[in-house]
Amino acid sequence: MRIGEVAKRLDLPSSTIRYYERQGLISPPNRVSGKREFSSSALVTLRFIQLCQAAGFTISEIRGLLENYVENSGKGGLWQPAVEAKRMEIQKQMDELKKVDAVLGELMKCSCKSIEQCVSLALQDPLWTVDDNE
Amino acid sequence: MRIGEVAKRLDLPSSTIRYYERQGLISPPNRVSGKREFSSSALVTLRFIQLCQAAGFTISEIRGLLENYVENSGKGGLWQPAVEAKRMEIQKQMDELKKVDAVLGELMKCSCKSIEQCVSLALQDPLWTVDDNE
DNA sequence: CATTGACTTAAACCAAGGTTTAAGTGGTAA
DNA sequence: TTACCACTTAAACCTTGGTTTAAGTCAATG
Repeated sequence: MRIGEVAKRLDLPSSTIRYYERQGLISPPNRVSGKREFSSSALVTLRFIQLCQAAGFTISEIRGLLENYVENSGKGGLWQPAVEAKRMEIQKQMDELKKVDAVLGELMKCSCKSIEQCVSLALQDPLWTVDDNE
Repeated sequence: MRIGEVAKRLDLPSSTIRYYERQGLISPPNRVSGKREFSSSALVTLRFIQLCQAAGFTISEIRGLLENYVENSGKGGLWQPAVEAKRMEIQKQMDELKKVDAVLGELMKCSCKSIEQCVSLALQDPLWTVDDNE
């Protein structure tokens, strides 16, 4: 299928798909009279890229993941440590989000007069508290 | 305390703190012989900003949160809908992260010969599957 | 055969979120 | 006094992740 079709299916501008190709995220597809002809496997890779982006990976991180996946490396290749590292980051990111959510939840419940006082109360977490010596 | 002290405590470059001031995230502190003198409440606000940033809020979103927090608006002010909206986004973001983590977990277990095949298996999720007509 | 619509390119442009630079000021320590 | 260090400014610069533009190509349709 051609780029417009891919774009429609993934709800992604064609320009972005070309950009990903320039950035080495997807391998240059075959051409039919100058036009890119995508296989469904390219579609799968692009979905994977979308998913990774949604999770906050940068372009070069995603390129790293895709590059490190060499033949039969599913178990034990360069892929594995890279993926494990990413999973750790994801975990950290989720913890961060939970923390923010908790703070915002506290903020919703309270009726302080100033944002500083309010946030101060909401930040009653050893990780976030700060000595008060002006 | 002066900007260098704040920077050290929050592990944040001074230039970034000045940048936040320019962007209206923190109110301009008093000056002592030209130099910024921060109170601990500014520190609290800065921590809150860090927390929000860690959670992926943009500068203008954070400004919005801080601006909407007017006197006694803790309950029922403009703050509340804004915060609720953010909490929904956080929830969505966490779901996204969980999904990516699940996909990466699948990738770790399998031994496919090509990344496309492997990712294809890992994406066996109604939300992410794609028709295979080339 | 002319037009239309989807494609092609390289290069310019954009916003976000800072960082760096250049030139100067203020208080302190030798 | 001289030197140093932390601070000040405005403005220029940087990276990321694209988007937009201008000019051209291709296949099908009227």
